[in-house]
Amino acid sequence: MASMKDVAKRANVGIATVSRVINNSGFVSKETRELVLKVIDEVGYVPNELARNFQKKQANMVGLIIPSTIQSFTGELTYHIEKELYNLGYHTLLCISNHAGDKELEYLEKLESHQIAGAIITAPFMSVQESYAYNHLPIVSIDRFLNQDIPCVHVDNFEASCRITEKLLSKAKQKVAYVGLGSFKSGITQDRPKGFRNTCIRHGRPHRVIEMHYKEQLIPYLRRVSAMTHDCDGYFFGCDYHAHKHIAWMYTQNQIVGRDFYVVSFDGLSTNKDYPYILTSVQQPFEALSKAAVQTLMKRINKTKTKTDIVLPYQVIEGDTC
Amino acid sequence: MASMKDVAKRANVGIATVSRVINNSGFVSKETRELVLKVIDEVGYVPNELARNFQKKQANMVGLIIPSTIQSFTGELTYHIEKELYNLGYHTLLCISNHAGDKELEYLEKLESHQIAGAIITAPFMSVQESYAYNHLPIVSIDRFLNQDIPCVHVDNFEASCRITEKLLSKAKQKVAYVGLGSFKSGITQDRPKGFRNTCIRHGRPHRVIEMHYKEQLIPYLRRVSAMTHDCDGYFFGCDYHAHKHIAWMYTQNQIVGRDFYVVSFDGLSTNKDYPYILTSVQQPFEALSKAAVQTLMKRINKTKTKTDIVLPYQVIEGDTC
DNA sequence: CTGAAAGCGCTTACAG
DNA sequence: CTGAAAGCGCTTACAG
Repeated sequence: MASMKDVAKRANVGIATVSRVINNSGFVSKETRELVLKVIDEVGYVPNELARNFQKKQANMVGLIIPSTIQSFTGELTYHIEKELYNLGYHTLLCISNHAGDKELEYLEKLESHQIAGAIITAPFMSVQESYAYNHLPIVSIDRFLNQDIPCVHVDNFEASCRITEKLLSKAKQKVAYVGLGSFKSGITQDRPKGFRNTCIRHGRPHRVIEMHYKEQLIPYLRRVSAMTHDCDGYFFGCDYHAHKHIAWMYTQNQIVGRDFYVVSFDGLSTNKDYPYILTSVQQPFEALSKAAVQTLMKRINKTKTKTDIVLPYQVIEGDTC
Repeated sequence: MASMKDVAKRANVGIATVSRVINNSGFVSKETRELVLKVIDEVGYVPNELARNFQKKQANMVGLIIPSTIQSFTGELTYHIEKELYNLGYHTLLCISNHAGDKELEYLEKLESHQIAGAIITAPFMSVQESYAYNHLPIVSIDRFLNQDIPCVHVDNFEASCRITEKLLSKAKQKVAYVGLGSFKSGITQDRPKGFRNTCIRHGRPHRVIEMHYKEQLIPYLRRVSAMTHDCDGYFFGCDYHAHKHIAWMYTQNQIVGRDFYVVSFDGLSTNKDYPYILTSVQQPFEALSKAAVQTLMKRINKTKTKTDIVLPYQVIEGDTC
């Protein structure tokens, strides 16, 4: 591996000059620049990024802490976040927390000792006070408030939930049910059942909320849901995937969605296009969320003030299922 | 941030001694060790990993190059690979190539300038001769031969394909069809249609192979497949996801899988458990593939010889669909 | 068992 | 416009 010193020697210049050429910083005469570039090319010199990062006391890397890569929601975010970061010259350190708050903290500690620039943490489990200890590292959260100092990027789940519940109520004639994960007490996601309840109550409509633990097996759970909701003809699923599974099951019972019962849902996953119907769903702006998270993080890295609550607009997909 | 120098000064020892304590290397008297540990605790010293990596000329990081995070196959691998690497003290640098060979090479170059320890590349697109230029960085591939020097971890797709095709032929009475992605000319994945053809010919059974481009829209494609296969009652799908989508569509046509037609498939995704039937499928050993890839990479990093063709056993899920 | 010193490959004042 | 020098925070021979 050729180093700067080799280049400098071969070009008969100082290493500072080579550095200036590489970084396009300071003054270098045209001839010197060309000479240095020629030598760089000749010896196949590539700057040692590790040394650069060390010298700058900051790695051009950002940690991405996510609960899982198998789940669709985080998969979509991961895709866009990595892309945005790459375009800004940052590499993405993947940290899979497996839904464990202590693992999230462990990762943050390690990342910090690596002098990385910052971290984006999606759907975190970390408790507020613990996370607080680590806020010297610039952090941005997606879909959950961690504390006053950590910006959170999200859509207004409560409002979106109200809107889509209105839609459901306008079609369903009987009781309606909200079906979703229920363990994230302080997560923004919990605004979904809240908005649902709120809207049903406002309309004086009978309703129920059925919650599931994220470790529960999906199919037995959905069967239980079916058994519990014979008096319902409207469903609000907390995530698209569950909605699809329910619709598929109902089909085997000769219950056709959009005709015999209605379904609305949340997320707008890109896999929704692979179904024979269009799911009526709140569309999470995955790309916009990712961009906002990355941009906010960059501001924090550059010590620029940012808003701490970043709310993005969403769309409602008007589909066939409600 | 306290540094080693701070600790050394406060403990009245040399920085080499602090280093020895931290690394448990060389001789340190019990008292000195305890004193240093006490001071480390007092000042909250955390070693600067970036500096360590720089000094060692190797970052404790491994690049993971994958085509996408939205697709299930890579999602499962990513999960296990990250976990294995973490357990061995390595961080995972996520590189999403978006199915582009030049992007893969671009990533490899950057990773190398970061002095990372090695890279795992799943389902690569890179062409052989180009990749060759980068084999100074230890690389392991999953599911594709890149060149003679790069170990490839995979299951015997040809054999598995033959076996599952046998299964299909034992049930189907009419023509059978293979349906899958068709653009990876030199990929191991292409052994699936090969095994299918081979087995059908051996049995003298009418058959056809229908291939799709990975950028093609799934649903229109599957509709086309349906239209083209009215004379078929057996399907071998190159991946589970497509199988499920086809089965769902057929259901709407009152064609019941396992009764009116038969389906076998490849991958054994963990989401398969979320369907009302059990898909008859070749089970990719995701965890074993990941472990083998990581272990092989570690050997390469430590300059140990390894086999270059690493074949893992698979299972066949005996399901309801065939 | 311990410490002073060199060096990893860069960048950045500083002096010219 | 250019180069010699210091220093980023470590590890590792080396001498004691």
